[in-house]
Amino acid sequence: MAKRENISSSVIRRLPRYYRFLRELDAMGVTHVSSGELARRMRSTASQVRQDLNCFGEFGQQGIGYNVAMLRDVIEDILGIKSLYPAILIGAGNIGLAIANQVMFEGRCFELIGIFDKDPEKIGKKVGEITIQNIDELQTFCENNSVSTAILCVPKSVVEPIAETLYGAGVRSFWNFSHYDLNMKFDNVIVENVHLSDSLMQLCFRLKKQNND
Amino acid sequence: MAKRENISSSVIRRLPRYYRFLRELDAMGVTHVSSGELARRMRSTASQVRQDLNCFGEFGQQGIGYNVAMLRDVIEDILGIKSLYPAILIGAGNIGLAIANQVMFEGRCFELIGIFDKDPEKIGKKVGEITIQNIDELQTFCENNSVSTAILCVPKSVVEPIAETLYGAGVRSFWNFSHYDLNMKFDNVIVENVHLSDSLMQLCFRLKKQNND
DNA sequence: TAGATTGTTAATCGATTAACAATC
DNA sequence: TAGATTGTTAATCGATTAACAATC
Repeated sequence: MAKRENISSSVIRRLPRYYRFLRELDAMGVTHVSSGELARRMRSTASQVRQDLNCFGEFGQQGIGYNVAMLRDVIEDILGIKSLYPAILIGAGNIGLAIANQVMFEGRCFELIGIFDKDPEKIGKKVGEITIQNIDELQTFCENNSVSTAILCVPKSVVEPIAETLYGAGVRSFWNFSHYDLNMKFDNVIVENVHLSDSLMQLCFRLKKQNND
Repeated sequence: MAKRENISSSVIRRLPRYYRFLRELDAMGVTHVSSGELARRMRSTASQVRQDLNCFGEFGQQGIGYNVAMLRDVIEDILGIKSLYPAILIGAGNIGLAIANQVMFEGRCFELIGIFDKDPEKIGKKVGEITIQNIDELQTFCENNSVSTAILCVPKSVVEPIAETLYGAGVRSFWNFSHYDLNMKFDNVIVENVHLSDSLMQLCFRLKKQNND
């Protein structure tokens, strides 16, 4: 599958968007799409689209374009989103539960197998099929279950000991909604950070900039 | 303040992170920091830190470094995050409420002045100080209140008419959690997209890649 | 003074865009 | 055949890194 050895991170960041557009086109019954049309949706150029896709193989046909369903499947395979890696959620607050529901609803990439919190009010309650467990059970749970990924939805101030427990139990990938820098302390971990407050600040910056112009 | 005319988007993306680290350092009582130390935290280079900061002015002292509190204030000003732009939330689902609480809790950038949903079960309920209103009231509300920013936490399928109402009422900035592409349809809008499912797919991709190596 | 560290210019690197032969 | 569109190489552009005089 992989045509080139090192795929640049900017290409990888664009893959989920290609995938979304191809799903849409497929749902609309469109069978073929040109690099130009994909570029229009990506706010990019036809050149870039062709460069991007060519990282993984030759999927188009001269004069015709790309087969939508086929390209969608190819990108699905590249991303590996048919997998269901076992994941646990740490922190059943607002964001935690929103994420849990979204992940469970998607039915892709990850399967939620546990939720943990330290709040006695929450422990024992159910979220979908899953009962919220005491965070003290985390280590035992990880020892008894194969956990690929931890979703961290707790404040930065309490992440470190939790991350140590998880790392000690062999968890090596994290979807991190806290501001704790996991890469700083742990080796060989895959971390996908989501910093909502950074996003907010950038919107703020652009508002200010516009007002000043 | 602005030393250079065109600040590159990669610099802007890094500003919130500088700000966070400076706040941390300040909280720790650190008075001065070198570009090297900032770079270590940013996973960057001293050179890049100095280039970034020099977009906005000369804030350091040779041989000494940067004054933490001063630089934090400077970046706070650049980002404009002391402002409180009036914002409304559309969609009081899981993510919507999580975001609403986070925004209100931050007390920075935006002040939530309205929440809208179409679910009769939700309408009339309170979130903090704010009563969830019927989405049908959206237009009237916008006409009677100054609304800077709309936070879109509704599914893509229902965004378009809502966005049209908002745009018609003069709303020109959006924090968009849906997959609807606002820039495609509306001119002169500031859109900050948050695509959680894209983030999830990228984590998935990296997991797959690691397993294959 | 010597060591540290800045601001800034120049060099390098990587990503994007343009161009075009190949071919459907 | 003519028009469209690909894959791919070359050219351009922009961002990152290195280097170093200035100076605290």
